[in-house]
Amino acid sequence: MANTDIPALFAESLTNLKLTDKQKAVLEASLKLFSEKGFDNTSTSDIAKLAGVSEGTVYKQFKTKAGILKAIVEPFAENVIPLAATEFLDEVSTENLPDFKDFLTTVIKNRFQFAMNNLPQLRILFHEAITTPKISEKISKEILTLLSSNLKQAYLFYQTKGELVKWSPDRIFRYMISTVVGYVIPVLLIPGLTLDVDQVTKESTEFLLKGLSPK
Amino acid sequence: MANTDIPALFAESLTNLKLTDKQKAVLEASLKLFSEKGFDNTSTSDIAKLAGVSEGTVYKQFKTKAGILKAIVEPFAENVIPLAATEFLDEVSTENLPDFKDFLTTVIKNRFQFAMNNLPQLRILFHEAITTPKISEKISKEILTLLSSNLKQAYLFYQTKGELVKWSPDRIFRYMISTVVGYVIPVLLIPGLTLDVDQVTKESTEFLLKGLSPK
Amino acid sequence: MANTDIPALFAESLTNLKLTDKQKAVLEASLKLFSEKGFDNTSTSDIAKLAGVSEGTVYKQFKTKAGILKAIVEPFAENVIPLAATEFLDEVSTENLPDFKDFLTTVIKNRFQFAMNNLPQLRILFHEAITTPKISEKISKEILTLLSSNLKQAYLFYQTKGELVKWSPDRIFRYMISTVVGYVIPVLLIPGLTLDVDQVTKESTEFLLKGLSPK
Amino acid sequence: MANTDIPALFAESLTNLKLTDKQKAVLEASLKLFSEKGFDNTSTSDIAKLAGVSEGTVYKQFKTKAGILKAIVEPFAENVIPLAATEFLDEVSTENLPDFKDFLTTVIKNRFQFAMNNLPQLRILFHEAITTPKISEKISKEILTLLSSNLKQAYLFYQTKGELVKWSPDRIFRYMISTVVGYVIPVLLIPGLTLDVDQVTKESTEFLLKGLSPK
DNA sequence: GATGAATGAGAGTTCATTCAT
DNA sequence: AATGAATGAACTCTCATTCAT
Repeated sequence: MANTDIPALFAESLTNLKLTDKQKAVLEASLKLFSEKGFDNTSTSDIAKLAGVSEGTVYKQFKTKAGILKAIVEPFAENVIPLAATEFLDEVSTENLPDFKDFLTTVIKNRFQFAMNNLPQLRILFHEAITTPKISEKISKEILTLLSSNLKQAYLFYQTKGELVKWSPDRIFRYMISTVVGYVIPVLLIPGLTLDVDQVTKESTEFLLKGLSPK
Repeated sequence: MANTDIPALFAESLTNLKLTDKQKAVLEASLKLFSEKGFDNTSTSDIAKLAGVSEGTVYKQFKTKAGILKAIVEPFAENVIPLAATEFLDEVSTENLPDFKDFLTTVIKNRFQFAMNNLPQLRILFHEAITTPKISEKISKEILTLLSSNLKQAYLFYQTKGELVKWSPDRIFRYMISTVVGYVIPVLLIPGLTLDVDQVTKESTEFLLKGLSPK
Repeated sequence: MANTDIPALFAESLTNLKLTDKQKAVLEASLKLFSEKGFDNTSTSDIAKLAGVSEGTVYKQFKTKAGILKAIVEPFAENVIPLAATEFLDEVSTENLPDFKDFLTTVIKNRFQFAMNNLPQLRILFHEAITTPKISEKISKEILTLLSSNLKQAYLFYQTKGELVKWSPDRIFRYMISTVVGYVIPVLLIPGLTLDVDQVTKESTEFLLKGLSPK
Repeated sequence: MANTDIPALFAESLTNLKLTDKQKAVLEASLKLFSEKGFDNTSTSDIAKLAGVSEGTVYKQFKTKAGILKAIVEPFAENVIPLAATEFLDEVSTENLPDFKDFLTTVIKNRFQFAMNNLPQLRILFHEAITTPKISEKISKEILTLLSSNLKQAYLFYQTKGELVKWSPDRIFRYMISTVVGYVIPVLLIPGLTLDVDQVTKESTEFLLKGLSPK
């Protein structure tokens, strides 16, 4: 399965905004600083310095400091996540994985790779989600609705085949997410920590297979 | 089993600090504001106003704004959590729950109640953990070491009895935490959301029992 | 007739605000700079420097730069002007000037002195009135209503005596104001220009007496 | 008498500057914005937006923001006012109005119409006159010198005829101006207010005729 | 111990102006 | 001639912190 190239999608969405090189540099510097120090502990002067531009340039395109955050978070939340998810789900269904085990392995591995490829954005999202309830509400609903509705059919397929416990899609999805997130959060929190994607995929799948088996 | 009264423990640790009523009011106001708006978006003037004291008083005991955060987070992280955990584990072991199912139910329910009783503190911890790597590192290590070492014996007990899969304590603990956290995080993020502790305890236990059964 | 001591009234209204010496210095510096350079061309840094305080002090009491303007203009517009007018009109009516000529002389002289004593405030009022329509509307209505309603009785008295043309109070008042303002505006506009109050009072009265005589 | 078409004169002076359409649009946008919000509260970006041009274009012809103000105020102050005044006085003298009453009516009506036709410019002039003493000094002297010297002959004519009090031309002129301005200022200050030119002309003339009559 | 006026460094933001295209 | 991205100085305002009372 061709792994979705999230950074490429992000870069593409930047290109669509018709930003100049300097303005892209502002976004890149902001992404780095926000994810490292948090939004509040990053000054626009820091951003300008790291991006190698004047403070005025920072405001030319993004109007306010919050506008920079929006420019980073929104395409990620509104376009990149769903896009990646849709693409990925298309692949899953087209491949028509016959075994639930293969399905689980594919999905879990994909999500681990997505997380590893987008640590800075996830860090920012994670951080802002607490301070700004709207963001978290929107994102969580979006992801939940999208994923669960698309996954529903897959779940039903495996439930009918007798390979998956007959719980609600929400509940099944929650345990899948929880298990993945349980491995990812320490990586988000402790700098330098990494993940052996293949290993954790194997472990997670083994646990979930048992937890989600019928009977 | 008598449920651990965390707020009482917290209040007790406050009493030990020999704070005046005004200084306690400062801590309470800070707890409320930090958990609602985050540390950075709370000014010392906000705190003074809510606590009904002068700005000078805020600084009399706590020296700096970070000192207030420390005074809230440290007793929670260093004393309250371990204390509660130890107390709770003592109860568990002394009661010598014969069934793994009963053990799981007891542990899970206790953790859900702990979370529900300490939402403001968890929100602050959650928030600061990302900005301040040291905090998260310290806390995660502390919790992991402490809990897993104490739980090890219990795990071994049930593994020997043939009721628990023979994975490492860390791995077993991770899935237990993940499953609980998977229910708690939405409550942390979306204001107004609550949890039916009995219901989620039943669901989580059902899932974990299967996922952690041998074979 | 004891001339109303406007500066004393202003100082008194300052005292009532319970301002510290530094905060009074801020108001005084602002009054000077606003009247000299205009509100927009005066920076809060300018004010702080002239007042010999930090910029923070400027904001401690007045919250915003516009707040300083308000603190200068409002007591002047809402308290000082009406107060002075009422006091002055009381004196007029109690003295019961028998001749319209004496009445005119008294009123005109008082207004000239009021203007000369409050040039800085008038300059600011004049300046802001154009940019902020609300101010001018409020002030003009206030002055007009107050003065014309109080003057009405006096006008009627002299009209009955056959010393004053039987026009509407508004119209009579307008010509009185215009004539005074016609002498004052050049003083407001051209720095260094002063007024010989006795001389202009004599001239204005001579003109108005003829213009307002009944045929 | 043909009423002087000030806007036409202004447009003509614009044409003489050999401005492109875009540059004229800049001037027109500036005139509107300066008179509405004041010079300081109008940004060059505002002007560019309203004029539908780039910010660079704003600076091509006018070098600085103050240059735009100059381009609006100077032709008005140096050319348009005197030009209109001269033209108007020519008409007055050539028509050789026999009665002082007719003369007054003609002059007053003309000035009211001039004011009504040029409210935006007057607003700007009024506003800037306070902040920039030079402007007001220059304009006031210019108008005074020009008008009073030209009017002198007319005044002398009516004084000799016994229709006008034998005061200095300056003093007579001041009362004429004051009376007109007394009606115009409220219109400048309170948006939406208008003037019935015929009515105020009649009122003003009636008052001035009496005030300026000999004896 | 408590107050709150005062501080000053630094934050976010605006804007007149320049200049390569 | 026209554009608009880029600049950087200056502005208004915030806030953690200090200290005389």
